[in-house]
Amino acid sequence: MSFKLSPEYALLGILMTGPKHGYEMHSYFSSNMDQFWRLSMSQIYALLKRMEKNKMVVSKGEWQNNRPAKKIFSITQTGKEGFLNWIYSPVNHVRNLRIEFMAKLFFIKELKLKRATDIFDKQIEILQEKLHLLQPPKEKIMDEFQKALHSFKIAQTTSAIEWLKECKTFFSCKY
Amino acid sequence: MSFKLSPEYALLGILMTGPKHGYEMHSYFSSNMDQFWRLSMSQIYALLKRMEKNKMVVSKGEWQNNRPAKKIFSITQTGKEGFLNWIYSPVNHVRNLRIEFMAKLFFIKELKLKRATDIFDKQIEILQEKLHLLQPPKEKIMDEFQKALHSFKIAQTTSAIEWLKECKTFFSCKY
DNA sequence: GAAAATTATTCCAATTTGGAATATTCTTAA
DNA sequence: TTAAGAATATTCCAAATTGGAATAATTTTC
Repeated sequence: MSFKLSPEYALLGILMTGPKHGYEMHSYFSSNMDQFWRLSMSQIYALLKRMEKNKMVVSKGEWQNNRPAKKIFSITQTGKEGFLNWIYSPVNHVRNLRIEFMAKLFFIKELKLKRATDIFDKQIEILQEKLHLLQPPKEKIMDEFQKALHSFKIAQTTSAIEWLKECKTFFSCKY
Repeated sequence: MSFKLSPEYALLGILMTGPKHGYEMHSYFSSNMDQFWRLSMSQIYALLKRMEKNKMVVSKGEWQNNRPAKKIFSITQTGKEGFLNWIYSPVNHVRNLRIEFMAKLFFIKELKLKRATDIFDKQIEILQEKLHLLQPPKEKIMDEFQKALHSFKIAQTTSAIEWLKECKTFFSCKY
């Protein structure tokens, strides 16, 4: 399945709010994003490990009385750039819109990002292109299965575009 | 992520059309379902191996001149029952509708299954329940992020229900 | 006071993923 | 006609993902 999500950017988004240890990031994630994105504790640690290897984050151990030691992660400049690139790039698959675009909306709000309308406009644009490519059915003979598939793609894309336009109105008042 | 797909049922569906070897199943899958569901060759073989262990399929080696030997898989009675149970059960997550329901539609057509309206009705029913649970916003204070999330869920669910109703009309003429 | 939850990270094993490898034959393009 | 690329079929391979459990101590709940 080539529709892979990019959870590392969600974690980078969390670290944009300040350094945190893995457990804390899991709590933050669960509290704020669990409705549409699930990440287990071990996933988060596995991701952080890989991200540190890729120089997106750095970590520093911190001793703690009466509690296990913490490993505090901070975002690097590379990580910041990667995150900003991600958030200002459109989501390519409607299937992932629910998860990735919702995460982006969350960080727009949380980080009080400027240029939020850019994010909406680009996303609307790419979806309208997709819709355009879908529209001309070429009048070719389609069985009921092909009709259903075609119809589904159009319906979901149209619905997503309308939703984006709606959201843009109430996000634009603020960002 | 708890929205796991069930590719083994798609493979069972293919074997409902008759015994096939893995490579042939991959071709069949690619030709017919690649637009919405991707399975690699190694995934197919890994799945078949597990399915054989679970008694959903059996295999028989077949020697071949001038070509690598084949391993022909056939569906068992257990496999048939599992497949029929799957196809007549609703998809629980809107996110997976695109993939799993489309696969079901494909097999309805390919296997000329009866009672197709049951499949549609049950799917519409469960989505309308979800919609109902979403609808009362309790008038509680929502920030723009919660508004967006709520609005998205409603939009995509509504769109899916409408699409299902539309599909039902042209599938019902035949099955 | 006892049991359960919390704090934090690592360990663990099974599954999934995305190819490559294998060896031969067939097909295509120059 | 020849060389390169594709096809045939299955298994191998290593990294990534997944869904917990383990660890040991403290704090919270009943």
